[in-house]
Amino acid sequence: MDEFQNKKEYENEIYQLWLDKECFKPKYNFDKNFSICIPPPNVTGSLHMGHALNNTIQDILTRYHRMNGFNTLWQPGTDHAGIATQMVVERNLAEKNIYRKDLTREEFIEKIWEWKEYSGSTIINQLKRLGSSCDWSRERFTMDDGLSSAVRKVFVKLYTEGLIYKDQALVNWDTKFKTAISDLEVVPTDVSTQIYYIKYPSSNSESITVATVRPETIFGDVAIAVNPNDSRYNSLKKETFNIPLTSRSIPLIFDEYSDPEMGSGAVKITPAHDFNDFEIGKRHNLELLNILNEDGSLNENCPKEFQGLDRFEARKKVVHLLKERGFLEKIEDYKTTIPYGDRSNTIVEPFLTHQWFCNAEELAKQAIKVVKDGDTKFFPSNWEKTYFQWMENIRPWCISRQIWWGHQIPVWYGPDGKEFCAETEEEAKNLAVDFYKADKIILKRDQDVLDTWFSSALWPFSTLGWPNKEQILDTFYPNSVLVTGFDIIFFWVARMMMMGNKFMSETPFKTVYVHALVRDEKGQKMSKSKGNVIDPLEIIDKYGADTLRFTLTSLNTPGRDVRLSEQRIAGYRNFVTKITNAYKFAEFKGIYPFTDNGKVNPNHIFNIWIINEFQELYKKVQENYEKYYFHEVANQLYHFTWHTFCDWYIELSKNLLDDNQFRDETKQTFHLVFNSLLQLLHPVIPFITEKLWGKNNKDILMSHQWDYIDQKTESEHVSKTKLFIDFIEEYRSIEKLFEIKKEDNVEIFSKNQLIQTILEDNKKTFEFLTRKKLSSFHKDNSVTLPFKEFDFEISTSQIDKSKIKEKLQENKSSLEKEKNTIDKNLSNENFVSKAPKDLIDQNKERQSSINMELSKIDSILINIQ
RNA sequence: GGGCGUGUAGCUCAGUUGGUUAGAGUACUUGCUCGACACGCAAGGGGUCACAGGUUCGAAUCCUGUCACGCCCA
Repeated sequence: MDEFQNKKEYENEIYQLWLDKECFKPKYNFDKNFSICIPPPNVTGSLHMGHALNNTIQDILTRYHRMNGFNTLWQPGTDHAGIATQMVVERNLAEKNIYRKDLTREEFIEKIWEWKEYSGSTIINQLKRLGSSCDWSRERFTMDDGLSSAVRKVFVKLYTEGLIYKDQALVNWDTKFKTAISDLEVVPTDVSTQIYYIKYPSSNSESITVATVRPETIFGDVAIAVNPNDSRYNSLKKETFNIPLTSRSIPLIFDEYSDPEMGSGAVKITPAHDFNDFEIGKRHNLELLNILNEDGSLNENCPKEFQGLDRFEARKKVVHLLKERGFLEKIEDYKTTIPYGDRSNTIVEPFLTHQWFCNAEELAKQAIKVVKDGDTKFFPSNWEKTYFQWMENIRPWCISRQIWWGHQIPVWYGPDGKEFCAETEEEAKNLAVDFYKADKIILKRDQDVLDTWFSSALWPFSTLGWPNKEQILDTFYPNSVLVTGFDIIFFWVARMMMMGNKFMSETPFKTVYVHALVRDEKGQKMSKSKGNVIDPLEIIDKYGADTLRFTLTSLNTPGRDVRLSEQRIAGYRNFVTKITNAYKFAEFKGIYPFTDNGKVNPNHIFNIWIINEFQELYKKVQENYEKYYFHEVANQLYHFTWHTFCDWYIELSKNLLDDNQFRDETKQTFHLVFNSLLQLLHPVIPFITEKLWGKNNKDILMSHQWDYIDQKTESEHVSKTKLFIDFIEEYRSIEKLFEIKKEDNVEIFSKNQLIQTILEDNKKTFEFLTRKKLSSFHKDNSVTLPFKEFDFEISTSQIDKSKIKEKLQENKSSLEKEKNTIDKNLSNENFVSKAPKDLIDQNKERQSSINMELSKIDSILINIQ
């Protein structure tokens, strides 16, 4: 087993080397800065394929800029992830029969910190396995002291400006966690259910029928609404209606919201339990009648026999009694959308509570403007539309959560409920003392914590030391790029844009790079329940991090999901192997260890050619790195490495390396090109490139600046090599087609003087690559095959004449087809007058060469017959 | 209902301002242990660019419509 087999071992060694040499830290000695802040993963999370893609892209960007003269920071850290973490810890404690309700808040939070200490480094270590070149000395956590003080400062400032306020409103209520959750954490789910038609009797014994999917909410009804244009109900204007199973009566109101076409045209209005009804309630000044407790059971506003019953139990009982007492007209099957909590997976209730809100509409204004002005650009740019759509219709952001894990809201209440908002309790007390003009005031702190995204929104600057003014903040804010999945544009990007622009008066990032989801090979979302999850760590163990990174990079085309299959991964593992084999060849031939002086001035056309090919690759690759076309970068590197360098240059170099005249320049050229190639490959596959680099260089590749091979390459020499390669390829095709065996004694000659010279100049290489003899003159027994400009003369009698004829006919008809289009073009006045001159010239050139080829073929065809 | 996107070889996908005969990888077929590599080498077959119109000298590419699929928002 050689040293390249055990990827896990050498990848760990290389990573340790980078750490030891402090390669990840910014150097502060350049005038160009580049920065990225990591989308902080959940502190108790573990790496999935989405992370792998996200961080591979960030690492490519970071390493690319680091190797191209930028002072570079990739700022790492983790997120405390409020509900998610609290849930995990509660579940763990429950296994030990410890329950949150039995602990004090302080004790419970203590338990979470313990868990954080225990599991928080998991994902960080996994990011390291991937090769992430973050500056770990700067690792931050959203609950750190510094970041927490940033949160308090922001809260107080927004509160003071009136942009944060407390309000009674309907929120999405999670009855399992007994907290408000955001709109974005609600998953609307299509379900098949029943709709119940309930009769509400009026005082004059006429009744009105109302349809609902939530019959238990009748206890919260405060009106029945019909459309003002619905003539059926004119006569009932002054009536009141009795809610079945209760003694309460409610009025009929008229509101455009009721659709006369739907059912009976009448709807029940329950303002405390439905978002639409809440709005109607406001318009008509209706009472807000809450019928639920925090856990989803019915409260004291319901009839005695229902109080304390869970909402679903209550529903059954209501339906049963309605039926029994004749209020139920009918039940129909019904398809509707029901909101589920994404963490609790229980049905979310619209619930009336007091919550803290942030005036997102106001903050959005500037966040919209900077994108309109181009200060922040999205890549791909079509995500800007999505961003605008969300931002322009943004609603008040409910920022309070009724859980324990998170940043507790910095608001204290006086004995009379008066709010004192301050960064510390001491300041709050001072405010209270001033206000009450009394010495001893007992304040009670608000029990709620802030939405996790509130602290994440500050991430691009809080991690750089804000509110302290540190040099690093000046240097690296705004961030150059944010790399993120589209699924959190609303959750996160929008909020960072709001807060960054508000508090730094500068947009948080110049570019937002949005990448796609990683799916399985069938295009399905990976999920544990489907069992189609590909674990990045298993892949890294099996194939190496380089392989995983290269695969994700080449599959990551902008605006398209990544479909990952293990077969594809294996293909790229082969690529990594190919590179190491190329290195082994070089070592075997004494190219390594060997020191080039960074310059060669080769004379041989093969060496000149490979330098030229490399120069072209360099330009293309750099262009594509700049354009975020990483899939193109990967594919160009793949193609050059495998097909240009390994398939051709290595083969062409073999004889030169045995040739006294060219040995040294070939070694130098090989060495230079291979080293430079390692540099271009490094951002994508950092481990193997660093390892191979280390074989022969004293410095660290990841800190090395890219070298362009700045050398003139005569196009004449380059095209000679291309002709040589083409000739061999064409010969190999012919050989196969005519079933020339390898042991057949065949000699080859070209009537084309230029080509024959190139062949003779490289006789040994030619004979090595074709396993056939090069003849220096025309032989009488030879067969002539005038393909392209090659004019093959193959001396053998073994070729079947009819086969030659067939092949020539085939070539002829394809040439004629091409000739037709060209002739048509060139005789078209419009084409000649409108097409670019280059294209016309090309056409003319091609036309004459086709004509020549055709006449050659014709003359041979005549001779064969 | 509104928005975004996708449809190209058996499969997964490139094809960035329209321009010779539409390219990769993979799978498939055939032949190869020649001194880097069988995770390999060489040669090959395979496409009505979803469909219908239009613009243009010229369309996979631009425009309109149709169909199919996916995602987001309401």
